[in-house]
Amino acid sequence: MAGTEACDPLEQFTKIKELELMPGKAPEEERVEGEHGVCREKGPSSPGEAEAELPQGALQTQVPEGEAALMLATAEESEKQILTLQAVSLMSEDGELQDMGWLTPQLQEGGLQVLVPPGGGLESLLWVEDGSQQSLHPYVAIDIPEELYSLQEMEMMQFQVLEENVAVAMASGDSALLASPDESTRLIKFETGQEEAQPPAGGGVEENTQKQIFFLEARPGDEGRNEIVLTISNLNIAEPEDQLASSQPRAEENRPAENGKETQGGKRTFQCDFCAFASSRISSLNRHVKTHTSEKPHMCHLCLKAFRTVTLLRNHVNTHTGTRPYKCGDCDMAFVTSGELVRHRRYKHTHEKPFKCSMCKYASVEASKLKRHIRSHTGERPFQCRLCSYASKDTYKLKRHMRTHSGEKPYECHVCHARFTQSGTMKIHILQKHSENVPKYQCPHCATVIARKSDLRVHLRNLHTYRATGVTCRFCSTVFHERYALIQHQKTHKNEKKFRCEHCSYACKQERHMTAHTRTHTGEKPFICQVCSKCFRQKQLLNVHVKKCHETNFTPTVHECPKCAKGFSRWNNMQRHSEKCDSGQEQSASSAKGERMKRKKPATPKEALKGAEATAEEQSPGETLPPPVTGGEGTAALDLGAGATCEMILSMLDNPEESLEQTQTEGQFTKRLSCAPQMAQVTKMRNDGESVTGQRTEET
DNA sequence: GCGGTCCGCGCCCTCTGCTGGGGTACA
DNA sequence: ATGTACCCCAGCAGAGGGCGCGGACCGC
Repeated sequence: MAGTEACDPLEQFTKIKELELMPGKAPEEERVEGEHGVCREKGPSSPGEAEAELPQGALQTQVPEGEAALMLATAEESEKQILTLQAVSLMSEDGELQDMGWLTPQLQEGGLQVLVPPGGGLESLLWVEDGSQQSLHPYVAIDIPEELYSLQEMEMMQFQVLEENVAVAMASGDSALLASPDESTRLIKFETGQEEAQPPAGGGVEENTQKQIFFLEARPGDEGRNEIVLTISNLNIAEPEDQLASSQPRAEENRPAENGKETQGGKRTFQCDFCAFASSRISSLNRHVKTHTSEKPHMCHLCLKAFRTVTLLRNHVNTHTGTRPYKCGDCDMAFVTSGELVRHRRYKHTHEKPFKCSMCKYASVEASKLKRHIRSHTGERPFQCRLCSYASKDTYKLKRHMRTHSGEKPYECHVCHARFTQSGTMKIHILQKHSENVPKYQCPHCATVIARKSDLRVHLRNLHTYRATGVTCRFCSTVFHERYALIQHQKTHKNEKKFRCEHCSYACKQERHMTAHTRTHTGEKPFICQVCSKCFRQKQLLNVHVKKCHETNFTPTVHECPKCAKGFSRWNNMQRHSEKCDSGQEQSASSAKGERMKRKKPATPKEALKGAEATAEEQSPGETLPPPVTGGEGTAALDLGAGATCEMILSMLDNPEESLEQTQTEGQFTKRLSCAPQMAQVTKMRNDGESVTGQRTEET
């Protein structure tokens, strides 16, 4: 863990604690010296991985079956150690300590040793021995899942800390302990002596030949985590104890100069009374000590907010005044601080990303972004919704999620005033509903055009995904592995004339049509006119007869030749005549076509599309025009005229779509205007002629 | 004391993708 | 009339980019 030395001690403390408090999350921290002296980290992905990567100074128990004990891992630094304790099974141990009734985990060379009382619990005593014989690490944070021990229970525990032959004992309630007035951190003082070689069995304060003052700080862990962090501080202050009882830093009373001590190299260092900070310059220490005070003498005259330094105040005031002295040379952006400018340049111009993920290719400009990204690997979700089981990886997602509980819809469409929970939802709403030239996504495998990319994905998944289990056509035995191909194939069965006459070559698609046809061979005429008793094979023929012969207000349709105005009762007779009529064939064709165009209107977007595509076919010279339609809906309203034949009716019945297409005159009209390989534009036109999504262009 | 630099946290945004209900066409 | 299929649409969450701002450290 050489890389840790370059990092800020406090930062290191924080980071190690945070990672190791996430069992199963991040592997053993590995810090990489980055540019600008940036410390980067990666975490263990599992407890097992953490074990494998334990640094020097770490130790762990071997795990036998069935016994509970503690696993301890440390991240060592010059002045502090972080210990993480987890409940694991404990190996059986022997030796002196076992003779004393203690179980001791396996000692790793140069590491710390945790001695666990019989029974494997932490209830009565915890020993920490420095195997490396270095000076006692002034910071020992022990993280214990709160399910095992509550903070109150931990406060009642007894701890033993050994340094070489030094035993440090503390016990809650002991007279040597001085409770801190700061209840939030529960700073506790205890004493150490250098002569003790063996840990006492019962805890309590040992007799000390040379007093050392330690603080044990027991506090809850970070919010939302089940942990207790114990911090043991070695103050090394040769001052009366009563001056140390207060946890409130007092820079004037705790003269940093008096805390100076010689290091092994002979260089004098000055150590902070209240944390691990040390400096070779007393001015630095004095400046640092001020960070422990709440003194903020510099107040903003605009909002009365106070700051510790003039620089901080100036930066703050700049946020009020809008003063941004640091201007980007490559764009128009300007910032209050130089750091913001540097960060901006990395984001926008240099694209320098110093923080690189060790598990993927991700890199970020900011450490916090890498930290957030790593959660996508570890699955850590620190931000728990208080109303449901949802937990988020960052605060914003939780805040956004809370709208689902509150019903808040902060985004409003400026056109239709519809409200949305997310800006992106509103944006796509405006794009789809209120914008022109709406992008459409065309399926690469079929003609389907879909408004949203995500829906196209659903379409592809449902219709064009290969299925290992083939599906058999319901009309034949063909097997298909793609749903779209199956559907297209089954449509080919749609126009099959499955019913064939036994007596002639007649064939049709519907059984009822074959029944009617069969009567032409049997002579059966079951439909009898109630007025004149005339018999008919089909009901439609009877209806035509009744209307023509027995209804007084019946007005027969007259089909006039467009060339000579001669009238015909049957449309096909008129057509036959018209083709032979000398009065201008071109006029006839265009007139008939115009008539047809007036009659035909697509009913649905799909029909409209079919109609547009079929236009070229309809314009062929040899086309046969369909019979006129006088109005109404469906076949019952068709005025076929007296000359309508059975074949005509059957033809109409066999092509219901055609009939429908001719009778329905209103409806949505969709026409494809252009179609790129992946995107196409579609213009929708409603009944009122409003162009919904694009300009109105007539192609036909 | 001051300015530069780095850091961490918070906030907001965009892009992306999935999901399920509604409406409609169709069999 | 009814069931099914499919597109449209809003809701919602994951991931990441960018910036605001205060704090801490360090060198001058």
